[in-house]
Amino acid sequence: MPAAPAKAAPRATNAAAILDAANRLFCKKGFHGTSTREVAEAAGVSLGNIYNHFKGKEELFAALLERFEAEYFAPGQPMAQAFLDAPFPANIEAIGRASGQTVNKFADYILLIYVDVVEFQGRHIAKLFREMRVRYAKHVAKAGRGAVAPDVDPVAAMMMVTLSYFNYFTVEKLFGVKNHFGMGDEEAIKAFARIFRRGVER
Amino acid sequence: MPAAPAKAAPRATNAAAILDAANRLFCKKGFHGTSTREVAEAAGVSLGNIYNHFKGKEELFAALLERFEAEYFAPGQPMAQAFLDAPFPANIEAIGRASGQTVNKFADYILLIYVDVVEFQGRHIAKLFREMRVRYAKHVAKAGRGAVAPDVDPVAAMMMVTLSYFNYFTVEKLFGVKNHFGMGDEEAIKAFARIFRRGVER
DNA sequence: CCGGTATGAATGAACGACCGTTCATATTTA
DNA sequence: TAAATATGAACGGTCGTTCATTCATACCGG
Repeated sequence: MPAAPAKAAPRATNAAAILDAANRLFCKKGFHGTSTREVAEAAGVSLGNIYNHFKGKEELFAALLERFEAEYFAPGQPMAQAFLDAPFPANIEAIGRASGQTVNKFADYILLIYVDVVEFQGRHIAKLFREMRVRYAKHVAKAGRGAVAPDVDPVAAMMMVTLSYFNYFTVEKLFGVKNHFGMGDEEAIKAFARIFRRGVER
Repeated sequence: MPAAPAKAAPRATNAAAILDAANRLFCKKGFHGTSTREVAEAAGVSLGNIYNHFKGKEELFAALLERFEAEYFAPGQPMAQAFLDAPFPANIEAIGRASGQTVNKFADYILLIYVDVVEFQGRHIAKLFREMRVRYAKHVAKAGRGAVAPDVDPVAAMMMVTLSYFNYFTVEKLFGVKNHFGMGDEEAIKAFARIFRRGVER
């Protein structure tokens, strides 16, 4: 019989159930705050069976991050759509709305990135941030340069806009603070866009 | 004889030494990743003595956050200085530089806030974020309204600017990613300021 | 000044529970 | 039947917390 692809994404349903359970628990209580027994029980699986699918607890965590990373950078995600929606800066509001959708959809991923920063000193995710500018530069190259002022770096500007929206929604969603800017989400998207387009100065 | 401070850092009391050790360890390995025995040893104190000063491990964590919060909001901190430096938006660069200083000075505090979000679901720090806008509104009221465009909310704008700088330096310092915008810190401060003042549009 | 003592800081052994991982074994699958 | 998958008891540690005990100091009436 064909040997199972060892490194590939889990195909056995129990392996996926273990990943899902680890996902929920690591997000709720962190890595060291979650025991393998809890993961097994939440997955409806015996304790020892975890070790048939994953080498150990930390490898389970790493596999979880990899699964999210693959999904995050898969084509068709809202951020990629927004970057191509129109050349920056015409797509600022689209970036804002896509950021909101993305933070909601990938709330667990973002939380796990924080888990990595806190409990593993960012060991698993530092590369992601180091390569951020290159990724944004590719998006800018693809969508073309829009009506950006000549003394503004369009890549840095697009990163700045995106990260601002991202961090706004992260506080709203992950820190559980509603309307921390004193306004609703759509209102905040427009307020940010107004400032990013024409600045705050009179 | 009373415990002589054999370590280099002068300590007022053993309670402070326990707090300092907990600070270092919680930041490095998270709350559940740190044991009370490690804290005791790092503090140069017996295990049981921790419980003479703190009710338990979580209360130790909470006390740590409270100590930082008191220091963070004490008068004379760089952020408060920058807010009064000149009416917004004339002080944008000052806010940027103060943010850099603050993230460096309070790196541990910010990390502990992430620890709280990850391991306690933000239980200890959510209030801080809920009250953010009120604090910024007070700063704006105190420094007066500068040359802000009439359709821009100066409080939201100042929050936006400050959080952008804060998050920039957080990635640089806490995530350990150097120059993730592809430029140095002072350059980034100026690039942000350029955009916040007059926008990205041509 | 005295001896007595109340008080809190300090200690580390001990406790029961839980930790991640392994393993002998059983069951399912192809 | 061979391999993959599943089980849960068992192992050696470590966990947070408690506790009996010691020690240093402050306060007392005399």
